[in-house]
Amino acid sequence: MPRYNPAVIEPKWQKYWETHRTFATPRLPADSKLYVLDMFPYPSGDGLHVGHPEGYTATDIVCRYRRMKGTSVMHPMGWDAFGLPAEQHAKKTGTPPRATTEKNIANFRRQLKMLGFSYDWDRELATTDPDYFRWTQFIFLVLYDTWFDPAARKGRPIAELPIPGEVSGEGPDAVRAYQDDHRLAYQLEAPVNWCPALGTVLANEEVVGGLSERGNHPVVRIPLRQWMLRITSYADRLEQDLDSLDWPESIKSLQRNWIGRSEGAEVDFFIDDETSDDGRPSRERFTDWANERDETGFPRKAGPAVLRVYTTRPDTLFGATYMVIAPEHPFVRRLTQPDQAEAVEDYCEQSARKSDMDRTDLAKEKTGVFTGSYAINPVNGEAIPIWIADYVLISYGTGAIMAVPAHDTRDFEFARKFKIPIVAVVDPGRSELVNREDVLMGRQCSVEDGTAINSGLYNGLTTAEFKAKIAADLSKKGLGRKAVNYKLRDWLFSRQHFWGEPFPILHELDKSGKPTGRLRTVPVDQLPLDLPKEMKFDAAHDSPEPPLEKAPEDWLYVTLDRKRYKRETNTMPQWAGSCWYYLRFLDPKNGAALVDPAVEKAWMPVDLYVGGAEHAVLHLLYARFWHKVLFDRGYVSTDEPFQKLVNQGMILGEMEFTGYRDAAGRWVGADRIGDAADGGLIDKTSGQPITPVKIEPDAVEKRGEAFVLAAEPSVRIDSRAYKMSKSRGNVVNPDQVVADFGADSLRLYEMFMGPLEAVKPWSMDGVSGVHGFLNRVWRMIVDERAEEIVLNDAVQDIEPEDEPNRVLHKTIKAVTDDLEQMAFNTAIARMMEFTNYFLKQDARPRAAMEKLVLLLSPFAPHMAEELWSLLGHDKTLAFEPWPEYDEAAVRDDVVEVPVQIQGKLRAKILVPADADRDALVAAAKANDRIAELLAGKKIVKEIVVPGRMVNFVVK
RNA sequence: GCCGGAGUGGCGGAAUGGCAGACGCGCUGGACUCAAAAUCCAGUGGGCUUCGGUCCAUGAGGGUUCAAGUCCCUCCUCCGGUACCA
Repeated sequence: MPRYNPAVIEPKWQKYWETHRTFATPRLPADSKLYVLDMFPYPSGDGLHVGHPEGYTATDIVCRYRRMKGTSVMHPMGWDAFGLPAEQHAKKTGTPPRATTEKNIANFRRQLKMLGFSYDWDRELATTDPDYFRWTQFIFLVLYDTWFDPAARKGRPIAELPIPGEVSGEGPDAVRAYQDDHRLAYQLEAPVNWCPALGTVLANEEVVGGLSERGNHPVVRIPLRQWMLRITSYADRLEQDLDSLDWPESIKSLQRNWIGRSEGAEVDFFIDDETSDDGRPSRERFTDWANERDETGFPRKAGPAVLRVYTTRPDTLFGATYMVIAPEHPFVRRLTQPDQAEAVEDYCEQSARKSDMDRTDLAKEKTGVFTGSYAINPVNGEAIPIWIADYVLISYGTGAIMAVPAHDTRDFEFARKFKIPIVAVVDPGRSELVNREDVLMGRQCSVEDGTAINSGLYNGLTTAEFKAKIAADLSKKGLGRKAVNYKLRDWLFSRQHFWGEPFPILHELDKSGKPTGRLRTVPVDQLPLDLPKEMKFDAAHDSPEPPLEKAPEDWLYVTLDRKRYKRETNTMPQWAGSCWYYLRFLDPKNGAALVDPAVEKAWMPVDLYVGGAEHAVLHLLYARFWHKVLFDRGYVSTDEPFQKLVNQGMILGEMEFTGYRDAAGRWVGADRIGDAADGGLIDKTSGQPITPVKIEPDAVEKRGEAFVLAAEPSVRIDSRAYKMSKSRGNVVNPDQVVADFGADSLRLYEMFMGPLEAVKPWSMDGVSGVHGFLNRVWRMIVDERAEEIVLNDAVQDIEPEDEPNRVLHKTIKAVTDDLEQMAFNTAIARMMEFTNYFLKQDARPRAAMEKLVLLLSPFAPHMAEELWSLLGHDKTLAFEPWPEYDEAAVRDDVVEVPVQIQGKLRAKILVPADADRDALVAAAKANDRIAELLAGKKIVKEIVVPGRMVNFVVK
């Protein structure tokens, strides 16, 4: 077998690593440590696609490199194995989800092992293992047992929650309710996305534009008892602590955006708690109220006499010409005057029926209805009408706003439509964005900062000054206060699925079997709480209640201390298991704790976390949230889990050319194609429907900026690579690539395609290109013509001459530097250059070949091990010291330096590498061509960068 | 709309402000072969060229600089995220 044959050497070395436990990681790091983590995959039935090994190869290279540098490396792999597909498969076929899951895991494991990753497989775990989710349940109980202390800005045990006197006076049930109100895990009637067609409830992220992400079925919102996690308590810390992380700025900004912190003020508008016939609060009572507020200050909870709003622009208070409350606002009924009752009821019912999609669809056209009531603006005592409109969301701020149409685009649209007065209170001054006259006249909306007008004593202040002053004034008078709001909502943590972690929660039942509302947690020593083994799976449910409602009675009902309980039947979302798996990897078999604190302290935080950008927000935010709670409660030693994050770019399918034809089969240029309303394509000029046609690459040529049909150059063609998908048929299967080229070629190609973070199209020709490189490395060292694997005659025990030595050391330096920066594509290019050079040499110093094999080993470990053993070594190279380069050997004796005149390249000269300014100028002037061009000119300036370039500026 | 990211040969891509296009693919020509594959050698951004060169060229336009793919301003296109968050 003299030829490079990955089909033989790859399994051979995989077996070697496995039997020698080469990559088993010690319990504690020896000296320096590195924790490198891949986002573990969901083991789908489709198996691995080529996107997975991209990140996995990158981390594997880093790990193998750092092991050779003497670092203790933690590099585990596991399975994010709960998930809806296995459950839906069960509904279709009756196969239990666990069986499907185990089968899929086995396939994924086989595929990953086939790629030669240096995971410590002893640490493998799946989120579906009872031994694992035992601790997921445990962490839920920690969340349940924690309240957030705003003063200390941290989570504390619920037992430490101070109970106000008036609550404790009401008895134990009131105390319990008060505690439940403060727990990080709490229950809520919340609308769920019920999809009748799928017979299941979907998570918000599974609903796209009002339709299910899978299958595009309609989704309706109905209320259901849910578990929520109070992630909003941690919003501030989640935002601020981003600063300390070595993450891509784009991901940080995505998270900041998602958290959506805004600063403003809460202001109370008087509405009176007694109704009047005309819907207007009484003047006297307003004055009394204001006087009272002046003494008592701003209360924590808004009473019934006021409508509390949140605004980021308290400086526009004088411009508030109406108020809006959300249709779900608790005051809707109260504020509705009898003659408006019917209209209000209709409107609220309508908007309740609207799905998210409808609300989005109608985003352009504002709707609303007048309540008939008025509120009094605290700054000027004016009564302004209160409207109901669904452009105000109940879930943000206080669910009510003061509307300032002159300075808010949404309010402006609404005011225009309903003919509400528009009063400008900010003079934008001279602005390019708006017409000042129009703004002052209320004909145009301006959200810019400026100078206050129409604002009484505040006139003339800048927006910033005004904001500061009014906040202080309102606060002094007890009418308002500074406030911070977040777009982030609490996390809806329950799912109406079978295949997820059961909650360790029991609902107490009364004698008649009805829930009393009292909860009890499953004792920690009784965890894990496994799913019922015997379950029938219906094809679909006809109601959104959780499947576990149909669990066997002996699972569902529990008697403890002579009380009867029913188990919680919701299960946890898939995110739960992935929120803390990085901790369990450190101590996967620990039966006494989720992780041994000594082990946790030694290995955490994760030093490098690599995964797809699709998890930029949810997974990474949820995991950080849990981690902070665990940190507050003393289970972990760091306040952030993932120090450095890298997102690998998506791998697209091969480049495709697409032409377009109309119904008659005539070609239509790509520049004329537009999207039709029904999702199809149309000819923008004629409106005719268009069919896309795939074009073979040889039928295409480039004309100027665009691609055209070679046979018909007037027809423009689209050229782009598409996301891999089954429906498009452009999915590349790693099994096939490995069968055709070997794992080392696949790994190498994935890294050679381009920068890790970039989105890049796949190319089979590219795989074959790096395969050719590996063949050349093989031939550089192995005698291909021999019967046995023996060294190439050119490989000799000789001292390298100057030039080969320089090539070697430059390669070591370049590859090492590139690895430090995770610039794998250029590292590979440098090894290609090395190979191209040494293939031309008849004598190849054995030492140089050995160094190259070591450099190559993180990238193509199987071939490297094979060559290493051929070069006479009897153990794995995984722990051989990483080659060092000699600074002196890297330096060139003679360098070629460009000589420019007026910044234009005119000649190149060869000079000693250490030539100084004068020597360089002299050498440049001595050049025939330069001398000729300089003749008769006056040199104004000589710019010299030693070793780099010379530039003459002449007149 | 808003927030990110990106536009460099036929393609993937490379370039601490200092020789644009490293490396690979593809293509062209040649060697080997009866032939093909594989392999090897040479060439390969475009225009003009007396083959010495020379001009143009990193999405478009402007600017800073001796020097700009790289820095600044304006704009265009594509990709990703997000969307009534007051």
